[in-house]
Amino acid sequence: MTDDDLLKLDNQLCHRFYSVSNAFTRAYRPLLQKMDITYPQYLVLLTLWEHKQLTISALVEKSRIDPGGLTLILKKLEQKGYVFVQPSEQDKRVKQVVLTTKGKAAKAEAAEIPKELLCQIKNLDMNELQLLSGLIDKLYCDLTHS
Amino acid sequence: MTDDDLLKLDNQLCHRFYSVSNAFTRAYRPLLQKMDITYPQYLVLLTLWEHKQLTISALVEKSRIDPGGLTLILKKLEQKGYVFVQPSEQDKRVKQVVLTTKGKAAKAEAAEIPKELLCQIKNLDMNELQLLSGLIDKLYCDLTHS
DNA sequence: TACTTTTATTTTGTATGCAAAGTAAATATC
DNA sequence: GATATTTACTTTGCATACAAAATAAAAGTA
Repeated sequence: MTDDDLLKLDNQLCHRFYSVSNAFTRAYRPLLQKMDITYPQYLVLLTLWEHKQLTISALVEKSRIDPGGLTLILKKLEQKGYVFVQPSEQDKRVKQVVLTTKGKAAKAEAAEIPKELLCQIKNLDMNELQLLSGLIDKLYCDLTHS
Repeated sequence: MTDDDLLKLDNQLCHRFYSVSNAFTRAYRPLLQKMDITYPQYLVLLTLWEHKQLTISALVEKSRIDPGGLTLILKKLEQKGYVFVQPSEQDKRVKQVVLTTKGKAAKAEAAEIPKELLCQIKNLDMNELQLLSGLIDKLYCDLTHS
């Protein structure tokens, strides 16, 4: 591949991720509207539904949202009544993020969301989706040196 | 798969794209520093290096950056001397985005960037990268109904 | 124990991303 | 030919990303 080819947009894997990631955000928006949350806020709720209760740093690690952004997102989720945040007893630096009753109940409501989104993916079968996931995971490791 | 499984973070394709897309932005940052541009600004330059000159709407279509955001990005690139923007003669609504001498010259400097980034991707071989690209393209079509 | 260092989280400043409203110029319609 | 409509961009308001600096509390060290 020539230098010229290497710089073509169609050869940039990053651009594919850029396009699809943004497309996902747009695709989720209408599905999240009834819950009145944004896509990153949804990621936080997904993480909490799976782990019940987490420290902020654990939430950063699992959701892969950066710490600074997460602070704001948690404030929004707190305003909307989905979670509350409280300092730990033992270590006052650490804060626990906990689902409220509304936050827990929202899980049932959200169960339809992944299904509705999968309905939109008609070009890929289950095998391809799994293959895709595996490849992306390997790529993520490379990019984060983890 | 149960409703519970469907809501697990590890089963969200969107989250994989979210993680990797942001990781790409972070990975590119140090490589773009000497050119003093951000990652979206780099996408615009890539598009222009390939097509020499484009209208804003053509740039929106190819770069997949939204129109509102692109307006700002072009202002930045203009300030930095990489491009200039001029209304068309025939149709004053249409604006042409053109590379400056500095903008054209930057292409040679940027030729190393894709190589440096590919060096970081050790877990995937060329076949897997192509496979990955193809799968993502199919997904993009689904998500945008295009 | 006083001082230094580490750890957990927040704040700050800059740059998008997105939807929706706004503007201005070209086109279509009557 | 005046008005309605479409088209190409820009502006606005809100919500992240991200790096780097700032805070505050816990741990380590002399």
